[in-house]
Amino acid sequence: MRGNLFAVAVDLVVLTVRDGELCVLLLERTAKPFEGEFALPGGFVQPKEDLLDAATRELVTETGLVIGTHHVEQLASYAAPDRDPRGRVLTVGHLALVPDLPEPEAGAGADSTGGAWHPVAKVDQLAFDHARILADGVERARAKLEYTTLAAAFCPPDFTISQLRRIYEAVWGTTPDPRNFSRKVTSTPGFLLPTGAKFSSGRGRPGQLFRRGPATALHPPMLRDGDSDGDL
Amino acid sequence: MRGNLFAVAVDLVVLTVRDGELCVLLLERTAKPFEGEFALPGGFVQPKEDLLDAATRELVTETGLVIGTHHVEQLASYAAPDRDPRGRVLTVGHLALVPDLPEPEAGAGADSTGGAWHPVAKVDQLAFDHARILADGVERARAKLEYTTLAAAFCPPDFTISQLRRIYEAVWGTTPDPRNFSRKVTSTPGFLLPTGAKFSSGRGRPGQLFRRGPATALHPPMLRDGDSDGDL
DNA sequence: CCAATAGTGTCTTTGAGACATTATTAA
DNA sequence: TTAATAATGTCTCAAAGACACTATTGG
Repeated sequence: MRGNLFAVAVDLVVLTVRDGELCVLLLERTAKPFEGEFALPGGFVQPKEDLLDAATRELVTETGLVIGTHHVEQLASYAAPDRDPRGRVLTVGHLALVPDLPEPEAGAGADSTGGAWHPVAKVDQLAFDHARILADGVERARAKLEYTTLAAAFCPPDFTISQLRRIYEAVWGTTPDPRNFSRKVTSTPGFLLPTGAKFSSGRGRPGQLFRRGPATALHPPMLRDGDSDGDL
Repeated sequence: MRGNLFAVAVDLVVLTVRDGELCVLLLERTAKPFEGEFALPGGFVQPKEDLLDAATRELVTETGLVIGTHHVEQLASYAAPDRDPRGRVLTVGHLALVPDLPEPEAGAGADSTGGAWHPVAKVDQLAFDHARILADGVERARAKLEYTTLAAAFCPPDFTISQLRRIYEAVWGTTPDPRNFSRKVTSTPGFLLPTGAKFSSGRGRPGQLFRRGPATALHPPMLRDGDSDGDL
């Protein structure tokens, strides 16, 4: 084995949709490097710990969010030699998609506050290279809504088609036609399971409630309008 | 900084198409862990070296392949605590797509032979968790041919539509209809640039030569037949 | 009755999928 | 002339995109 060793961290891009906006969970740093700036939740991987385990552990520790049943996937690794002033740190970025949870309040970690939701559109600067990681995570989420059923990961267990459509609106920033959208999602076998129940969100006709089905892929995909070209 | 440090390696899934088969570049290990087994090319990241740089350097060192102008992208990181018997090693898998190059012969690394092309379908066992990394790389390549113009990365600078179609056949294991295929690729603006020249591969009518255009995305995508469902 | 939201049907257009013949070259 | 490969056009069908009205509920 060679002598060039790295500290290995995990960082999480935790996304949700709140009040029609795509939001990311950020901590405010209270310790030395980048003190006072916002950062993604994350931390160092422990001996004998795998990456996903580290990611879920850090999330609970720093924000109280139990990711348990929610969607978490690996995003990419970042290891520019100067990305952390304290030394050589490789971080494995992760992407988590969660429903609209209560404001996180739980026990702060050693070097940051407890965390809060921030609209992605208003995030300007982040500690380390976290802005890049966030951008990659958001782009991954946008792309995956096209060809997977992952939008349901942003929804509570039971949800209406309108709620699901508002996820797409928030994540993509576009507004799919309600009729075409409804046709698409209901005609994908295994995407939505009817529960029989209905849900009234205040006034107006109540919508029918669905639950996530076993399908994971959308065939053919639901394409965004201005789908970018630069993602080889 | 904590005391739990990792060695960080890069490994490469280098794919090409030879004689109509999707092939991967493998080394035979000559040193202790997994001696005599096949492995992906790769090695440890040096101090002050970024991941992509390490990947390209290792490839040249171990196999003589200059990846320079070819396509390389990060795949995923693998860090199961017991994945390397020598200690805690995180490896960042990379995917490289190259044209049908001459058999690699160059200077072998310290702990393996110079490397050779192996049909992916015939690979059964690999050192470490490299079988998993290979599987992920192959799946990524298959998926990307659907919605990008990346198939051209397997072709020489000038190529015919038939050559391009044979890439799809080899990677997907299916045979797209020549007319529909031709219609699709020629009607995607910026995918293929006519060179005016023609190319005769032995007997038969020569085909028209094209060069890669600036387009990177296929809209809408060209879907495989039995597109899998399990890739959330 | 009014305001708010859910839910639905049809037409047009685009592109995928299936299919057979002609063109060009080397042997 | 034959064998090999390249190239092309049309029909059918599936699904996307555009578009307006009716249904149900709470206030």
